[in-house]
Amino acid sequence: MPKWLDQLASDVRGKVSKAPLPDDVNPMLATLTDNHFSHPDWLFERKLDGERCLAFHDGTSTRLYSRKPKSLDATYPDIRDPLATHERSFVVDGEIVAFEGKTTSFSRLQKRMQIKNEAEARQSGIKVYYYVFDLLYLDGYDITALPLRERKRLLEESLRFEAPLRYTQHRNETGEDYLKEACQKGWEGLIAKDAQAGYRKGRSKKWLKFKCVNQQEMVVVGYTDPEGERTGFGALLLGFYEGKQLHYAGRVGTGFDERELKDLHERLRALEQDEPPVVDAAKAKSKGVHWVEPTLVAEIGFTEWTDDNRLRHPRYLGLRDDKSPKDVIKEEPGART
DNA sequence: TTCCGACAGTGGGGTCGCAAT
DNA sequence: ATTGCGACCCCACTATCGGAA
Repeated sequence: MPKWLDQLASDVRGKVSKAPLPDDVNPMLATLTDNHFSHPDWLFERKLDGERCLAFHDGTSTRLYSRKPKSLDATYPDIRDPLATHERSFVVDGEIVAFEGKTTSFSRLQKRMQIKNEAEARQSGIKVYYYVFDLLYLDGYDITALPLRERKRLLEESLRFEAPLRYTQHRNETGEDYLKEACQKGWEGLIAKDAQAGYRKGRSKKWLKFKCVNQQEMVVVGYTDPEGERTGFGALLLGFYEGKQLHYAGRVGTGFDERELKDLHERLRALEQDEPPVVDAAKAKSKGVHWVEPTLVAEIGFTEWTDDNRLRHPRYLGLRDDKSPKDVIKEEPGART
């Protein structure tokens, strides 16, 4: 019996069972919530903007998998190497990230993500880090039923966190204060985790996403045709003013219920015009696009502006009748909680 | 009976590779 | 040479249905 198992408190030792190294990939996923809280039984980790990765190590060789699951061995050999030097068997869960300065950059990671050749990956010049946040299996034992605190303690003790491997630190209890700090630092948000809970496959409420929200008004400059069973329209085309010029800012296609799809579509149809109201209409693909007179203002939630001046992860929150389109400009966050 | 979790379907930005234009 | 499209990454959200509470 391994030493760590012998040292486990008697009330949790029964939750550990001998098992062969698992090979199924089905990671635990967090649920998004606006209900931010602090609680002594919860811990809070930085939410990293990268690619999810599970690593399976049998004591000799290591396999990396994405969430899908697809093998990531050829993409991140520089992550696999340091894991493969360990003598113990384990399964860990974490996030692979790339940095742009001090903050993680998903767009930078994407260039690395596409590489499917080891040699090419190694000389890509895009340095990546593996932030490990959970341990599911150790030395021949399935430990997914152990409380998270125990799993994280064992994780920190059991792996050598050097070079691109990093242990994901957490803060206890104070979720709200930590989120405030996180947003000021320009992080994407936090993951709140029930410290007593076991590791479960799939979406769970034992893990919650606290995101730093961005939202602002955008001018509605057009809409697209619906597809499939969709009623009304597909997405709204959005814009903002820079001086007297209206610029295209991408689309939003979610957040509407059936009624809003129908009502908004009727209003938009009445505003339709041939000429695009934006100066950079070429950025919007023309297929199925209808331009409208820019008189409506919508409140949009999103995570960040992309390099191409579009909204990332946009969702429609409602119309703003109190705001004049001319006052809609690109607001640089200032992320709020 | 009501509520919740899982799933399907529709929508977004971005990257890359490859086929059609 | 340019454009379009699918496959993966990251997602948000609505509607529905069956089982848990």
